Amino acid sequence: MLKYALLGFLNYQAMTGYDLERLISQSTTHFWHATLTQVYTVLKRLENEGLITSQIEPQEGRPDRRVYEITAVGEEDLLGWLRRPQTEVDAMKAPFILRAFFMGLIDRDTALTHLQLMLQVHQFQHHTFRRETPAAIEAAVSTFALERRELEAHVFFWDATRKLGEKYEEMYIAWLEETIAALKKQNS
Amino acid sequence: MLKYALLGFLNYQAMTGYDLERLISQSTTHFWHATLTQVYTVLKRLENEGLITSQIEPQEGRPDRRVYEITAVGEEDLLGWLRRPQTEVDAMKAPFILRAFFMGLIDRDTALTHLQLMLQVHQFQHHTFRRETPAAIEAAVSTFALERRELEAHVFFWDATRKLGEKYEEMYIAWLEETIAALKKQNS
DNA sequence: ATTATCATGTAAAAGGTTACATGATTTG
DNA sequence: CAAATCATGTAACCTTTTACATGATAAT
Repeated sequence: MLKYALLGFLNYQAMTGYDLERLISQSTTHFWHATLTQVYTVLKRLENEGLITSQIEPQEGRPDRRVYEITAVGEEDLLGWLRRPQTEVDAMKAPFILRAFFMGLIDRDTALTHLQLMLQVHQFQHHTFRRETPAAIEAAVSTFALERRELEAHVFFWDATRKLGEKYEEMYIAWLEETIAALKKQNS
Repeated sequence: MLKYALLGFLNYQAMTGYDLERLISQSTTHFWHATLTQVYTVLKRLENEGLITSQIEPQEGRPDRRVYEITAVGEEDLLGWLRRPQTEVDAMKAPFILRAFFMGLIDRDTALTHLQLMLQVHQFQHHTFRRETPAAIEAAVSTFALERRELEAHVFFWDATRKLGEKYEEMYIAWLEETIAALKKQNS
């Protein structure tokens, strides 16, 4: 699946694994993330499958850059994926909620501390989405050579997905606050 | 990580892999899911590690039941996990949002159709959380032998996590509706 | 008659994480 | 002077998914 994140970005512009990881961590990380290691291994696989090609750009004083470019086959694959309708809900894996589900097992004060810590973490995350992500996306993406018409359509969806991250954090924070309040009130 | 879902449920009561899968699909599926295959393999691993033990209950006309029970070591592991504070946000993997991020690449009408389909799917999901999950949890859990005091604490968190699922769906639906409306208005 | 439920698993492949290895340049 | 950034990757391991295999009973 990381496959399509990589093809998607390479479709805008040729770049290295290092560049791709940075882009991902600045733009899609709240709904799709990847480590550098994984980016490098998947890129290699995609090249073997003929969806991308690479060229080495020699550098001095640091490792040569391996710049990847999407092929016609890769572009078709990407478009096919985007056109295919999806009928299933995305399956979630949220370790903290799993913990919360079983928190009746531990004492109330420890549970409260866990919830309050998570509240802080999500407040920070929310701040990031509001204040930093928009600028980060704009900066990262300003180098892409897109026509004005195309750009408009892309910006619409980049911004829409960023907004979802923001709304998600707001919902999560509200839930944590309510749950903390309710837990404090709970019996003796 | 499925490990802890299994230990958590086995801590309430001894049961089979089949039972566990059903319980998971009825209660934790919106933040943690698993296939039957995975449940069986992880149970086997946990038994090798000494966190659970199993006994075979012979049956006629259908395969014998292998009933798993948590050990003292398993319980300590579970409690240790629950007591450990978590400082990272849960990492998300939401394929549909990844698609949405790149939807500027395909024509507007196809994108609209995708969003509208996902809206239907999430409306159904929301309905499930509101109408079916509470009863399903109660039914599944009514067989657990818990003291009234304990039960209260557990019910609090079961219900809290279910509410998060409900809130999540409401947020997601609102986002889809806004995004659909905005996309319809967009340019020509 | 067909589908769903109960009940177990194995084997192979795919996807993802963690630890290791290297090293110059730039910024604070 | 220390930390971050740029830039590549391999090896081992862990986790998860998909496909396969079996078969009786109960419900529609």
